[in-house]
Amino acid sequence: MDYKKYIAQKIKVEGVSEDEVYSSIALPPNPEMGDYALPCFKFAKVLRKSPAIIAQSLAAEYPADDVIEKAEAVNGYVNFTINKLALARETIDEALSQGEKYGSSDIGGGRTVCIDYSSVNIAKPFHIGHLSTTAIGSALYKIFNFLGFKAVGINHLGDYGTQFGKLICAYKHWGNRDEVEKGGIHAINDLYVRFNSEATEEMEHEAREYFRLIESGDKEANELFDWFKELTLKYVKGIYQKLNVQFDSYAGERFYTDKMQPVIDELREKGLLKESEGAQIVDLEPYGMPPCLILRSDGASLYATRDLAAAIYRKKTYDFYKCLYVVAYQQNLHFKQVFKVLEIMGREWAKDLVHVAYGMVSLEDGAMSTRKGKVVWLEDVINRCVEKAYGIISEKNPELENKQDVAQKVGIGAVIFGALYNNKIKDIVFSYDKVLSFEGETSVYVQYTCARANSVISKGGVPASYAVGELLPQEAEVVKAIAAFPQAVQDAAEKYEPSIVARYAVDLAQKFNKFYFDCKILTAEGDKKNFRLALTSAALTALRNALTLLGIGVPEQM
RNA sequence: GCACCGUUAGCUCAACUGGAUAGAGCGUUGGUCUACGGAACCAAAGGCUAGGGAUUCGAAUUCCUUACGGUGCACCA
Repeated sequence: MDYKKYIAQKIKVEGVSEDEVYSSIALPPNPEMGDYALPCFKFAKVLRKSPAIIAQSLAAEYPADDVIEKAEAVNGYVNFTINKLALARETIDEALSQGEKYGSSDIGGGRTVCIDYSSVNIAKPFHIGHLSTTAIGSALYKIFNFLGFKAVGINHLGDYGTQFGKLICAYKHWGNRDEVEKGGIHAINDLYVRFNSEATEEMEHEAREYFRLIESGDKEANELFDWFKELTLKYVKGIYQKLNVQFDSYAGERFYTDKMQPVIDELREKGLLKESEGAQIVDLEPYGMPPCLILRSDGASLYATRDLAAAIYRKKTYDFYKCLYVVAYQQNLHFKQVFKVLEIMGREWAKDLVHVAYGMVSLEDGAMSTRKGKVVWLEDVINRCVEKAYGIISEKNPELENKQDVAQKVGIGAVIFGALYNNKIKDIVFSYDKVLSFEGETSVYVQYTCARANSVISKGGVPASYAVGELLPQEAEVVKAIAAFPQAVQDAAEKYEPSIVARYAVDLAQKFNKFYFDCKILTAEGDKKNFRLALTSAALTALRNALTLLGIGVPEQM
């Protein structure tokens, strides 16, 4: 229930709208003061009275009931205390009855949200630089579906460009089928890296020719390309499975090859296309941006051309409500330009395109560089995390069944969580020490909390009924945190910020652990036992749902 | 040079979008082991929110400015 709204409806201030009251309501700095607070300072001018006096009269006039049990004036604020007993009952009942749907909603109303994420390049293995887009996009995918939207996950494959001519050239000179079959994507990548360091002028020329052959439908060139693509997809799908990531479409750049001409024609018809230095551009000077390149001077299309075609195609195919591009902030200008071009083409839905930008990943000794071999492969990170988790499990819980399975959930969870815990715009300096740290604000902490809760419940069961008595502060904090879950999910969607859910999970886990430490559950007296079991189960539900939205598994035991 | 982004405790980060005493984790120091799982809990120390202006009842949050760091700016994607 929306307590702010409930309060706002009952507050009448002359010359101030209910909405204004609603948006003024804040949270007190500590729970002893109350659960919501209305600062009265801005009303002082309208009412020509001091904030303290206004707060006093608002508090005195406020009709307390069984939802808000107290309103009191302190220092120009009106502090409201909600009835925790009612909140506890409502929250726990909701969490227990909705189970894995707790926190979901139908605010999406079935509207479609396209999410372009991960978008791997053919022939390039997954390194930690690809993790952010994958983890953030995947979490948004799950979050939007959870809120009643229809999410469409799109892997906009990087499968177009002269680099594939280079790749084929390198293969023809140095590669052979067995080696590539055996070495998979890393073998392909090695060929590409070798080309970049060893290719002669002559080979560069050959590479351009091979790319042209791919384009013109040459059989051999396309067979090779398709083979590389197949190997790449097989490889990345293995990683996606580990990371619990799904896509509805793998339509990459090449898919738009035959969809660009209509866009170019339209630009020309609308008089937006201009020649400049031999190239065809859309002038964005009036909007304070450099021009958007549409065709090179040799007539070839560019990145932006394909993105224009892709956006139009997606609108036509999915009729999206929003279309998100989960791409690093280096592309800020590119997307600003593409969105602007669509806008001046008269596509009013250009406003529904959103660049969900995130920060860069670098290594402790500087930027990653595939060529110099300064890369951290994602598989290695996953393996090391899983190994470490396995080691700890073997030490702490040697009797545990499915140790390998649990180690996967814990280790991979740590990798994903590391990419999701902070504001997405922040740059990340990758370090093994950090991902391998399983203490404090981590997914492992949350998973451990779940395992504990689960253990209590397997011993005490979930009570069929329970009575709510006077609450201790530790219990009340857990109740409030559980109740905050649906809003946290909505905030995360609104801001395209999965870290809100990640932080929520840690916050609830901290509160639960404090409750767990201070309050006996199984040996509690009288009504308390059933209540605490129910509370534990509700907290577990919220924790589990939060981790699931992030794509992180929740082991029963660990 | 221009544009955008960032700067909060020793380190990594929060702060409900302008509210009360700026909070966590890691690290440090000291506690909690007859436990429903110690991958936990408690406490202490640690801050002029990069510097300077402005706006107002009130600023980490808005505006201007300086410094430092990052990114982008024409035929790569």
